[in-house]
Amino acid sequence: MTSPQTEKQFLKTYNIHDYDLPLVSVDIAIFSVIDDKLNVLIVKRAQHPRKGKWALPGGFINLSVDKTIDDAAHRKLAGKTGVTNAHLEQVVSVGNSTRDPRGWSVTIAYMALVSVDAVVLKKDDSSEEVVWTPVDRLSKNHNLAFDHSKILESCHKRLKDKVRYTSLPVNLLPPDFTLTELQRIFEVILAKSVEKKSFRRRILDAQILEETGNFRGGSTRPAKLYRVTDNKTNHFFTRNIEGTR
Amino acid sequence: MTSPQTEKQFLKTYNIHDYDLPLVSVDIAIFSVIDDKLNVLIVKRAQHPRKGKWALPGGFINLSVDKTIDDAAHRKLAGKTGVTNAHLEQVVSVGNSTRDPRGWSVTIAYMALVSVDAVVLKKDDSSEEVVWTPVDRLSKNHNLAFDHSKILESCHKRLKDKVRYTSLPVNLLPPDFTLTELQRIFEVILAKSVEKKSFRRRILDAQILEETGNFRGGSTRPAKLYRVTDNKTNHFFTRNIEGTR
DNA sequence: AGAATAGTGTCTGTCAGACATTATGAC
DNA sequence: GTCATAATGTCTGACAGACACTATTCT
Repeated sequence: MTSPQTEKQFLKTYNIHDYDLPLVSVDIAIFSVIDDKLNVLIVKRAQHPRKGKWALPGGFINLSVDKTIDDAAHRKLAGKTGVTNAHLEQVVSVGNSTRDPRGWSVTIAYMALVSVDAVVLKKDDSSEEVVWTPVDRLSKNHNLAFDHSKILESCHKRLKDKVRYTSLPVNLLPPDFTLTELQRIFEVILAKSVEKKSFRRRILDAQILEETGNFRGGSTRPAKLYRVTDNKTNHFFTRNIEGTR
Repeated sequence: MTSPQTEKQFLKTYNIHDYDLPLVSVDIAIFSVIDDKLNVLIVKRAQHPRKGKWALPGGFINLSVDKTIDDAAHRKLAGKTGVTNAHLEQVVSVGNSTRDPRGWSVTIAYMALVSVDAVVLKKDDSSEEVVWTPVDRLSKNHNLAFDHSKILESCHKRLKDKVRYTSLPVNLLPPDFTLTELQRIFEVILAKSVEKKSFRRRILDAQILEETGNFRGGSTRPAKLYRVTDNKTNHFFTRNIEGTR
């Protein structure tokens, strides 16, 4: 048949299964700071392939459940942590013929920033264990299944880049926090110490925080508690923070 | 059968076609500056769906030809422009159930920066026309097929962001260029004028250019020609350029 | 009072913006 | 010489780093 076809006719005869398609999954590096260390959530795979190996949480897009790839990422995040409103950001997509033994595969990698005490770890039938692990024990070595060490590295790099010119790390803290706690988060990600006065000036001048009116008391001078002003969770500075040493 | 399975056995019985998979494509916003305007390459679709409509160049990953998604993007770029070594950068992936009438579909969007005189426009059986169009005539309106206006907007935003803190726009020029020409490129993307002295100081201090020794002569004082020092095509500045007005 | 942490005052250095000035070509 | 564009000199302002200082709590 060579007569022109309408789009409707075209779609009627079009069959997805006539073509070879890659597998498509979503993987997430879920970051939190625990005991002054950047941690990432990893799961022990309960299913083939790479059964028994550690990997980033993730899995295939479920075409009947997920309306969008962001939905899929949120579903995976909530499935492992119970967290539904974390900062979730697409980082990179990786696709090639060799990364998954099941065939040509594409994964869309996300990073999530959560406060550790907002998380309730949950296993499911895809993962027999779910644990926080310090990133510095994983990044470089090839400890994770598939290419997840590489993917983690990309996400870690994105986070390290953004800490220098955004206020994004506020998402790693609970709603109320002190400036010292916030500074500590920045120092942990930067892996450098930060000068106190410059840090406070930078954050306070950006007008992204407001005082809660409460204080965190220790055995020393109590510190003012702050919270993020509505929708100011990702301020971009015009100059990088570099830190000292 | 409930006895434990090896990975090999698992893979033997695993069949991709047992699962519903999204369509996966690559789309590219190929940018160049022509007549002091930021242009993007668009194609008139020769095939259904959206036949006859304008769209970004792109198409499905070919599992037997492309080893990686970057390969696929390079293939599409070369197919329309003949350019094989341009700056090509992954921007964002978009996937949902509604963007393509053929079904649940994911596209990995790239942007490419090319010098217009390195390009030889080529049609093929997927596109009956291939043309440069000023971005400001497309961005906001919904002129492009599928969600390509949105995707173009994401790529345009990435470019506008990067012009403020990187030297990336050098990729929009031919190998040899004057500082005034480079400044013009920055101004076009920023949509702002840039102060000459600051611009030169910024670029020259970054040590990303070297003098060719030649000059571009007009009817006025000839300008020094520069080229990019090897592998210095994407310098990151610690402070943003903002421009005036 | 002393220890410890919170928070400020203020100087310096770097780099972008502003704008005046000089340099070099064609005519 | 004039005109046009290339290139520089130099002042200002914004903001990060350094570091000494003060403030507030507990014991």
